[in-house]
Amino acid sequence: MSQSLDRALTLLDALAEGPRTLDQLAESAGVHKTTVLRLMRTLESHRFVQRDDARHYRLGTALFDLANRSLDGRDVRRSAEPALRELNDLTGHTVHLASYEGGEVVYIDKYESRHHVRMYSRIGKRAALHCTAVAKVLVADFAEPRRREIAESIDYVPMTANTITSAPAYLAELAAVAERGYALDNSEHEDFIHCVAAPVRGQRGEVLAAVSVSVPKVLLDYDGLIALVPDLLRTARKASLACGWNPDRED
Amino acid sequence: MSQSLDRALTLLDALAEGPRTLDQLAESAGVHKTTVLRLMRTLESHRFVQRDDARHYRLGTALFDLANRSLDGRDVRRSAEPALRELNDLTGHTVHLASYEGGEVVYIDKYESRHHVRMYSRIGKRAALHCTAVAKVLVADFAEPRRREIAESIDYVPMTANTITSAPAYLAELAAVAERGYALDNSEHEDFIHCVAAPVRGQRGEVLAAVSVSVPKVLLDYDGLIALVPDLLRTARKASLACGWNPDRED
DNA sequence: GCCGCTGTTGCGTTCTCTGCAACGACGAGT
DNA sequence: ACTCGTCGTTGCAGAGAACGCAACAGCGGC
Repeated sequence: MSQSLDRALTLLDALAEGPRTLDQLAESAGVHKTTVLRLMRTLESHRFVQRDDARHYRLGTALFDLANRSLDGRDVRRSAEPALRELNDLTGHTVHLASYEGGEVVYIDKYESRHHVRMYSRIGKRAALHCTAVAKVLVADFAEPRRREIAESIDYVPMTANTITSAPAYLAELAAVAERGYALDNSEHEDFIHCVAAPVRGQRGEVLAAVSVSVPKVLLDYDGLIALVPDLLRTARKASLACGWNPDRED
Repeated sequence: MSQSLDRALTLLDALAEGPRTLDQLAESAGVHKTTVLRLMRTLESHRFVQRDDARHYRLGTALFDLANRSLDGRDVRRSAEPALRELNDLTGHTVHLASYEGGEVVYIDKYESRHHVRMYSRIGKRAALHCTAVAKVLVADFAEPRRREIAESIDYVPMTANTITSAPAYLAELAAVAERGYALDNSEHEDFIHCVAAPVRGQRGEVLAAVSVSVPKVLLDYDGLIALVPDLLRTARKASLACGWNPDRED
């Protein structure tokens, strides 16, 4: 709809890969470098980009500022923090907090593993809907029609031998997750990693986010992973309480 | 330079405050709501904003994605992580990592305090040049002419009774910081908080970033703060080594 | 010192973007 | 139940902004 803005945003995306020169940017966007120069100037004036040296542009500090100011506004993140940190301290493994926003599942917080073997992820990254434990937890909270709608919109890209690859199988899995109160990712996303996730609930019992623990298989086998479930559920419960959840209220 | 882009960025800034409607945005930017609508559509297509409900827009997930992808690319942050985490575990206080970028000092990482009394800050926030320990460390690394240039450009807003309020005093402080190898913020920014900071150096001995420990005065008095310095310096040294610093090389 | 590369500027044209006004959807109030 | 008001949305036409071109400048390398 807005050409210049559209181009500018595309350029930002290109810059996320690393510092770029005017010409590189111009080529990747398919526009004249003069155009890029002017867009960059505007972006620079808002601190969305900054110049590394005379020729290289990189993403600027306004982005961090905006992103974190917005994250800061999310009550779940702040409220859940102590519980998640505790789980991270206790297990030493990577702990994630993810939420469902606008059709996608996004990691909104992360506590790094203390081990040397770690999974790669980062805040802001999108999680695949069909092969991550957090996504299963979040989607499982929806009512049947919505679940079906989502299940049918997924592109079931197989990531490992265990990846769920069909809508019926996914719906069955969601039902199981809703039933037992936590979700597993049994190396469905990456061969070397498996996860467990549980819901964090708010005042009205609705699912606000999902907590997960991700562990490399070399550190903990499947039984070991399952053994983490009680701690995970305790954490999720604690986080839910911090978010105003009332355990007595049954709905 | 680019009107539409400029407006769009201004709107993003307004959205950082919280979800807004079209009309609110239109008014705050002083443009017609039609214009806002079109910009929002473009921003939405790039996932820079998303619709909360029918009428409210909020910042979208692309921002977190970009911001963190970019942060991820910063070697200092990744390399310094284990050392900072250790310091955080050891002391239990808030640990910050900040760097100087494009004329300003920005927090690029943060490890939360374990105590209930905490300072408010966040990744992406800009630190005042004249009254924070991290800024002093970073600016103290520059050569004399640049220091002076910066010192004279600062607006010395007094934050507390201890805030440095003149360029000569600031320059003297920088000299002291460079001399002793760490910087103090003796409640110069906020009455209830004091900090110590030290430089993290890279291969050529240049200062890449500053580590700081921030402590509420109710938890630790001035002498207690000073007692943290050896741990801080040890951490900074460890982080520097991880960044390729060579202690034998003297320059 | 010359050549090539890259960022920068002035300018004229074109097409994008803007604001207006009218429409439609939704809720509140009577 | 009806109307009014509010807010998002669309079509349109004029205006001005953004675009690309071509020429210039600054820098480093062969």
